[in-house]
Amino acid sequence: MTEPSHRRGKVVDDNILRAAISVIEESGTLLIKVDRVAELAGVNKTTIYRRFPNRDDLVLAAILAQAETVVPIPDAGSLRGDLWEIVVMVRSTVMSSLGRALLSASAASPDLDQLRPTYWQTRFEAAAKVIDRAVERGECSPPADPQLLIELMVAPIHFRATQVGVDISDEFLAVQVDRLVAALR
Amino acid sequence: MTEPSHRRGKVVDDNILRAAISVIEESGTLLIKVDRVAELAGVNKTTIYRRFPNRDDLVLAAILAQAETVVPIPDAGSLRGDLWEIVVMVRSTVMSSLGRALLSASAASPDLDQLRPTYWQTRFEAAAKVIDRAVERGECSPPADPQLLIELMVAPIHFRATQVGVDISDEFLAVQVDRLVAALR
DNA sequence: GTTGCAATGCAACAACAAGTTGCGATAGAA
DNA sequence: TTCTATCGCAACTTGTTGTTGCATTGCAAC
Repeated sequence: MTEPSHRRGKVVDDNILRAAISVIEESGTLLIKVDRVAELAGVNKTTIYRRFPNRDDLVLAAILAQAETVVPIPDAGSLRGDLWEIVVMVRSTVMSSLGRALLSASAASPDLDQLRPTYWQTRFEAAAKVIDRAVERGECSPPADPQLLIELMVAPIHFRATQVGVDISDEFLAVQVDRLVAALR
Repeated sequence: MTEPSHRRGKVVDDNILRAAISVIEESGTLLIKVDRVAELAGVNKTTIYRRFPNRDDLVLAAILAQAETVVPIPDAGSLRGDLWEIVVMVRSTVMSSLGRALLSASAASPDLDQLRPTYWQTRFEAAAKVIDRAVERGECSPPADPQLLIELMVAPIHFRATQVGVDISDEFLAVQVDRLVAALR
């Protein structure tokens, strides 16, 4: 039999949050089983409930901790190159188990529902800078609403992944990039 | 006290399915409570489980029965008019409680997940006829993939409603229509 | 009208997961 | 070594899905 760990403090925190992410990934939903998280974290269920009032708060904290990773702003040198990197990132996110759980769930809690808008807002702001730089380089004229253009480029990718249920080809991604580039003339 | 109904046959079926839809609407999720359906249908929980092996099958049957309503194909006389009607229909669906439950839930069962692709496929086919008619009228030249154009028009509406969390203005709808019309030249 | 059967109601039950509680055990610092 | 906050643990409550056995009742055939 394995010994109970009885570890404490920050290590336990990190283990719990990482375990929660793992469970979301392996189950593909935000409605995870707390017992499973406790098992993966090597921690008793009570310890989790001493830190988080309920499951939704645990999930929220886990996702927020995970989202601390800085949103990368591509810099491939050209507008097309930057947009391509964005579009590929969106595809891999939307196809991933964690991404699908976060982005296609109608969450039970308002806090979790709030997560989606802020998630995209952050990324739209980052992606819009790619357009700003293209303008500075003289590749195109400044658009009225850069973030809207990004939104219109990303929407078909998300839609196809979550609704139409067709896998997303490179050609489909290229179409979205082309449409944005065309809109900038 | 109210008397137990003891009604039978098709009436009971209809009551159960309509009650299920009501509960989905009032709860905004596909994870409805069977007891609540029984209450609304004026039927014992056992009666429901005698017809449907489990909750997911009940939800599936309720949605399929509801979806029997024919998908209307607009005929406003002009391409723009038809597209506008489509786009308004999509908005009202995506904003409705039933629509949100169906289209933004990561369902528990594969059958319910299958529902989304067929839902959209049906509507894409219907909407594509609007483009066909426009071609016949000589309003535009025949596109390579009409359904793809519809998909690209609808995607931003769905995306904004379910992800960005911003309410969808008439102007936003008009932009989507304009983009499709522009793509047909 | 009477009879018989299938459909329904009903209450109790099992299984499972969220969340709680009281107490005993232990790590880590004083 | 001692003290205390943290952790493990087992047992519990609550809510929901799904099941079961039996009593009731609607309805059709006779």
